Parts: sequence; C-alpha cells; structure tokens
Amino acid sequence: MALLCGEAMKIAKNRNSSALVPLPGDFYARDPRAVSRELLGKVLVRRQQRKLLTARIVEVEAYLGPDDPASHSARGRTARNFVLFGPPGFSYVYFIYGNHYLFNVSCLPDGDAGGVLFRALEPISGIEQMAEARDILIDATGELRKLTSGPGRLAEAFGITRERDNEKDLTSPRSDLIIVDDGFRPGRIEVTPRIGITKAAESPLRYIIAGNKFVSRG
DNA sequence: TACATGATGCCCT
DNA sequence: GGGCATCATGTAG
Repeated sequence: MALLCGEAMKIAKNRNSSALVPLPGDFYARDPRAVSRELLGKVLVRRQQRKLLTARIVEVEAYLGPDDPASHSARGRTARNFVLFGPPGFSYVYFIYGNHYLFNVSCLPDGDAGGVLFRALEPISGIEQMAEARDILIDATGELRKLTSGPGRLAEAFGITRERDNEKDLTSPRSDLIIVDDGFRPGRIEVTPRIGITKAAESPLRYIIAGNKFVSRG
C-alpha cells in the first residue's frame, strides 16, 4: 500500500512532465501478441477535470484480426469495428450484454486489423473517483479488486464509453486517455486461453502478470 | 424489420 | 456454480 501511494505521488508530481509522455504509435504498430506482452506493467492514465486516474495494466488479451475467429474484425470491417482497421494506438470501445463497455487498443499498421483488450488494472491514483464511478464504497479493508478487476469494471471505473472514447488517439499528448511507461517492469508473465469466448477458445492469447492479485481470475 | 447473440458482472444458492 | 438483466450490432429474411 505504501508502495502504491509512492507510485501515485511520483506520477501526480510529474504531471505535465516527461512521466506523462504517451507510448508512441510505433509501440502499437506490431502484432497484438507483442503489444499485449509489453503493455503489462504500463500505466493507463485518464485526465478528468483536475483529477488524474491512473492504474497499472496487469491483464490483457490479444485479438489477431481476420485469421482469429474470436476477433471482432474476423468477418471484415463494419460500422462498429472500423477502428481496428485504422491506425495503431486508437481506442476501440464497444457495448456488450446490454450493460458493459469493453476497452481495446488498435494494433498493427494502418489497414491491418488487430487489437488488445484490457481485462484488469491495479489502481494507483484517483481511487475515490473510481469507486464513485463504480458506485461502490471502499471501506478500511479496501476491496480494491472490485474497482478494476474485469474488462467491464475497469471501463466503468475510468468512465470509458463508446460515445466518449471510441476512436480516441491514445498516443496524443493532448488526449485525456493515454498509456505511459513509468519504468515499472513486471516479473513473470503468464499466458493462458482467453476468457468468455466460444470461437478459438483454446488459443493462449491472454497475458497476465503472474501472481498479481488484481488479475480477474486464475 | 425481426431476431439471435455476446471479449460481463452481480446476486442468489 | 448457475441464472439472468439488457441492448447494440450483425445477419438473415
């Protein structure tokens, strides 16, 4: 906990300085599997009024595009999934199950479809705002997992919706939603099958920081 | 225009 | 561990 507060302080202090430089487009212009692996340990940052919401990425899934039956882009470009076919580093947000927004980032060069789904984060700063957005109370024992452990949960905690955030450039310094490298490096990374899909359900394309308690399951 | 379904989470048992 | 809310989207008719 002390470590988390220290990290939050470091990031908050360095706002408007080099600590908040977003990862560049080149980072995302690669195979979603490589992007997935390297996104682990990076920090998702939302600028919200005067507040800074930050959380470490601990679980993601790769969706490979036309050759991946589970990918939204498997059957071609539509009004919903067009962002996946566009330039890398843009947010693809969609609504599912009548309740939840799921947050992805586009990968591969412009014209090639592919993406990474964000499945779980470890909150660093702006925890009160996240709890408010999730409409839950954080007591003294602090069940922080409920904030951002799960793709629908993390989107709600960060106020991510399709209307507000779809097709947003995550690589622009002017964006209110970016991903930064704060120097943290994960220990062991585990790769498992993806969660909640029926097609290509066995492919090992889910990447997690081994042992991290904010991972959504497993 | 109708209809089946889904990259989920929550509540109940 | 299972049932279910709830609706945008894609596809079929």
